[in-house]
Amino acid sequence: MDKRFKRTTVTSALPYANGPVHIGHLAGVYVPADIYVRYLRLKGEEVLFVGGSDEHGVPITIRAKKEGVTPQDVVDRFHNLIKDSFKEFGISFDVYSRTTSATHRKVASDFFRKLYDDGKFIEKTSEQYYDEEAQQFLADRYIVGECPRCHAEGAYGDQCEKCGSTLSPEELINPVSKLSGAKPVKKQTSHWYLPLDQHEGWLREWILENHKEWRPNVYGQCKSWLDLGLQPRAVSRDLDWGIPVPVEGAEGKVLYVWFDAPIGYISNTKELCDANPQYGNWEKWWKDEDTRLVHFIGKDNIVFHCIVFPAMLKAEGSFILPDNVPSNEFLNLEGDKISTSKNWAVWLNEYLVDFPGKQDTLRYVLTANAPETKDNDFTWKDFQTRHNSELVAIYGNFINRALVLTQKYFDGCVPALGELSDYDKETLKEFADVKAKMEQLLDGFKFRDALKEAMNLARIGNKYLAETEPWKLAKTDMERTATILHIGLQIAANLAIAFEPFLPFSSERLRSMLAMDSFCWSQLGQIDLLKAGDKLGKAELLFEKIEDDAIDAQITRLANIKKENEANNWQPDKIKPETTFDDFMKMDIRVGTVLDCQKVPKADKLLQFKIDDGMGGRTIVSGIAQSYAPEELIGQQVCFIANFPTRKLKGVESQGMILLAVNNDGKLVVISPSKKTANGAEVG
RNA sequence: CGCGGAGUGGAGCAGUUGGUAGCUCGUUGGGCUCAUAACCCAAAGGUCAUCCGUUCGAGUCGGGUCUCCGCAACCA
Repeated sequence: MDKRFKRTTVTSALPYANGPVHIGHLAGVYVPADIYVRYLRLKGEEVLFVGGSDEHGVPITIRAKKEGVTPQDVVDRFHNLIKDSFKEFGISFDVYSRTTSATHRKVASDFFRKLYDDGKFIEKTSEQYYDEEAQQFLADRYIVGECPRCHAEGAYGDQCEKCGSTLSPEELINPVSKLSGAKPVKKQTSHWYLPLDQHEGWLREWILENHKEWRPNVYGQCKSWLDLGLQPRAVSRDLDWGIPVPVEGAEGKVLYVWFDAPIGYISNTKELCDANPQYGNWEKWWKDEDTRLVHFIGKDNIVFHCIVFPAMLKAEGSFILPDNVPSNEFLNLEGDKISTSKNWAVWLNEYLVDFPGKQDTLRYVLTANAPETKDNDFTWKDFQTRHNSELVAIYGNFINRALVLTQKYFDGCVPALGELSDYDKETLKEFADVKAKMEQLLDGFKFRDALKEAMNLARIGNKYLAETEPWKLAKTDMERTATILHIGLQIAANLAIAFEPFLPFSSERLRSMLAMDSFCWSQLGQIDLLKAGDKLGKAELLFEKIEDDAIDAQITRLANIKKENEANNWQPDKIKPETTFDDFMKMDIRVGTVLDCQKVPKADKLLQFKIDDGMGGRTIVSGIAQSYAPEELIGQQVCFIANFPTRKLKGVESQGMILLAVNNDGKLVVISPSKKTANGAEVG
């Protein structure tokens, strides 16, 4: 793909306006996208950076209902919070709008209508579960019931978490709506589908043949999907929150959120261009073959942006397709997966309060440890170390040394460059190479390595000062000292350019300290950025150390969240429908003692028990291996249902079911009699 | 055996087309003292998860096994 493009349209995944954004979002999408965009701008290229909030979909309506407010209230709140966070972190969007805007409503609606008129959809009627009380159709995830396989309660419409089997809502025994608790009824509904299967041919060629340069994780996931065969995908839903399907007789139906959201990139571009003529006609950013389209996303979005959205664009007919979709893997936090619902995250809005003015530090750490090829871990200890021993000790310290020395010996003015020694020339050559290296890395979306190169420039500077020792020469040879500090300051000026895409705030401060009036990428590697005799600006520390107590506070905070969550987030399940004493009496529950217990081979959750039931013993298999070690239970008494039909689990005959409580941390707890009871005693 | 990604010195990560295993932090020793106890130099530390295979040669290619993560399922 050596095609020369005239301009670049960069999009970053639309955050879902159902909560604030956290470091995972920043590391995965927004920081890399921003680095790329700033780099292109610094090179003087024509680039547009599009972002916005994704504000439709079922989860937002659920949240609104729970809080007793309207969906619009929810998205207004989070849209503004998210937008502010991005602004504070210097994510330099040209436009950050939202999918509830009037422009988007029209663009998405027109887009749908065009595909509809051109016959690009198929219409299908199917029966789906409907909650009459909540008056809406239910997504698979919002239907719970008894698992037809393991008969555990609380299985979801798509999967049973107890036995792990994949289900469809129709299979559930006694399905219940999670929204209202009502029994859902089947109701006919018709929807439009995008027949992805019909797009498979060109998608295969386009991705598998023409885009082998995509990151392995992206390419691999696409290949896997294509090899499995694509299925038609519904583009509409029965819901009252979203963009109405612009077709006669489609009342009560809206565009499915995945269809509506990516069009947001386009509508936000249009909104910007219509209001600001200097950006030109919006269509040039989306329909001109000379425009390069790049989507920054997280790995969960690969399929949408590589397969589904391109299929939509192709079906519409007049749009360009993405040239690359750099996707990052996930960032973990202190060893655990970041989770919005578990509050296991570092929220950007909270970080800004706890570490004011340290946006660049987070940008730095998230880039230096970006999950570019695999999931990586964010720890506060690492955050502190990177800040203190890299930003402060290498970069900040070098700047400080150069400025302090200049202040001391030359009264804060750039000294004149004299004759160059061989060592000077060697150093200059070394840092002149940095530009080409960084360009190659940035063009290839290798931001972590590019950042390392920038930092290397500061190392070169420190080494140069250590080797030339201007503080010694100042006693004997002022002319030589002048040359050395001149070079040192030029390196500092270069750092301001090299770091600008990564650390825009510190770069700006550095430029002001050096009194640089202009800067651009092409100057990188040159030594005429500062003129001899120019007066430098006021010197101050570029970064200040982060002390242990600030870090300890964060670690303590997370530890507390972990504890509180387990208790707070948990609620007892709803009471099941009424039953009778007679039904209960049909159960024969007995006490027994565990004689032996071992893991069932090739099963994650199963333990095999040998129970003394006072009647010659029996074998019971129970799915509690994730809560108990086998030896833990030997000798203990348990209660079990004794009159279930036997059942083979992983090839082992199980003669009953051990009674367990499900604790609020998800762990299972065996029910035992409170004092020693005869084996075989009846429970009732 | 649903699909994808990953397992590399104490920690966190790189390793493009197969050719003596790198980076940052940490550790140890030395140097310097302009600098935010910062900087510079040097050293120690790895059977590249494991087994088998292809090859003159494998972290890199192929296959088996084990482990972790993600997707499938509203989360970057």
